Amino acid sequence: MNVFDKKIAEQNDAQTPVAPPSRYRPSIYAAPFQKGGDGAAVELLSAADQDALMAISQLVSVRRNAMLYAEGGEAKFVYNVISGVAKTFQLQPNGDRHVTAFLFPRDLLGLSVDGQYVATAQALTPLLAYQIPVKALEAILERDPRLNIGLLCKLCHELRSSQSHAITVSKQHASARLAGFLLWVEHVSAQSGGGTSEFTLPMGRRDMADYLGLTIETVSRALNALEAEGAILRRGPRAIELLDGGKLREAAGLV
Amino acid sequence: MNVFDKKIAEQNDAQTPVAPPSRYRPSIYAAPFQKGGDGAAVELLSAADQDALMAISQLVSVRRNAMLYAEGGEAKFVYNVISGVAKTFQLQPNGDRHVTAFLFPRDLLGLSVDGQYVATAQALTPLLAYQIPVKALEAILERDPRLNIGLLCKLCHELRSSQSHAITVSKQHASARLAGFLLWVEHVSAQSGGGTSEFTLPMGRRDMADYLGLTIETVSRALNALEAEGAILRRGPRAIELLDGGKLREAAGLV
DNA sequence: CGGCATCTTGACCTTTGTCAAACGCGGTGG
DNA sequence: CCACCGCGTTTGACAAAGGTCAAGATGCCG
Repeated sequence: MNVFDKKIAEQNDAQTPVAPPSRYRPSIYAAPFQKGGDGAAVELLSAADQDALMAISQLVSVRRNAMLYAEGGEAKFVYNVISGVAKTFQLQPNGDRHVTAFLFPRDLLGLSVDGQYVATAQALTPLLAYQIPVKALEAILERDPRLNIGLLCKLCHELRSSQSHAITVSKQHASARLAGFLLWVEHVSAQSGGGTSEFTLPMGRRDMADYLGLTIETVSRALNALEAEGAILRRGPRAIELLDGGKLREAAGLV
Repeated sequence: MNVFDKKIAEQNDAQTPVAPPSRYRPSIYAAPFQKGGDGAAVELLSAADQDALMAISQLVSVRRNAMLYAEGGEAKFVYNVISGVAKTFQLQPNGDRHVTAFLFPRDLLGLSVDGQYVATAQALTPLLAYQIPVKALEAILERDPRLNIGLLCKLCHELRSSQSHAITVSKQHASARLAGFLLWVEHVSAQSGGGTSEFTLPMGRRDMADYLGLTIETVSRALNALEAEGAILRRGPRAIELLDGGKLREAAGLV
């Protein structure tokens, strides 16, 4: 596929409805506020919430590299990822590209300010997601406090991750950032499928670098370092085997 | 005041109820999701919301340097800042201290995971805040969708700031981080009082450094650089005059 | 006025960014 | 089936930014 074809693929048929809405159900995972759990993430949508959301939403299939929405566009939908991985990024005035988040199954994306998306969202793998019209969602929220609280939890969860990401990215050395990142990807990959200690990075070096605030060269060198320490093994550019989780956690500064 | 007395001050009488609850009302500012505004922050609490919150809350006065709550403590309250400035920070396993946020009037703090505070909150100036019992708040949220949506907006707002902070802190140079930070402090200071282009940093170099992911030496040098460019003028360690907002925005990479 | 904490300055060194080139893999076309 | 091509990744040499360590200046508060 040449560059021209690729551009086309990103623009046309970005999202195709999938029938039947079938066995997939909306799902949002996050750690709740309340005491009791062990801080672990749990499903925040009740069966009723899921039904309500399914009633107003459409399950869409998104091709790899296709855009879900663009920064500045009218925010008509929020998305609940069912399978696959997406990224959101922003272009800075100086031309830098910042990857603000990677979205895995049970994540929510599409938050807006003033009716406009604040970032561009693109699928990193073939993606299945519920496309939820904001208007209809607002109508539900107006009269369903429980769903509201679920969303509040999710947002708090995101907020905390975002803050801890800011921390990671601000003070840690390159290999510490990488180590933390790999642990995270391994974790979320594991809970949506994979069972072994080998996992696949759904994104390329560029995206990792733009997410971690590094250059692709530094990402590469940091991977070297982690491999030299025996923490990981590279089976391919995107195939990572986790050899020693302890060493990785240590490298990540989690002691 | 010696170190010992200071410790005492941080632990005893951290918060003293203020009577009468008087003229101050709870207030939360953030940019809403919906189209229509210009993306500017607005008051999210209706008069009814404010009344409901006042009915269950207590206005407390917190001394400079006193703690509002400690990381890991039982999260009984959330706080709505009325006047003054607070910071939240976390201690990392390696001993680093990360300032996760500075809280200004109309901000909310005290979010928890699993019933525990995730950071320590400390007043940087004498502080007035509504202390809202989480239990009672949850009861209100259960039956008040509008207040829920207000909180959702606030959290989204925080989330966006947090992400943009992660961006700032990850790729920008030291003086760009400083410039962005100064613009932000100037902005929030201006909307809660001050009228001129001169403002006071409510925090010391250590906190700025721990927030921006720099060392205090670098903060100092970056301030030098900005002053040399004629963007700011230091009237004292904490007194900054904004001479050229354009230059500052340029230095912040906002072109 | 004195003492102490905070802030600034200076010299040096580590880490990461930059620029450039080589490598490896997958896909295409001969 | 194999050579070639293009892209993403890796590697290397160098420069620049910021961290570190140490000392000196400043300002605040008693």
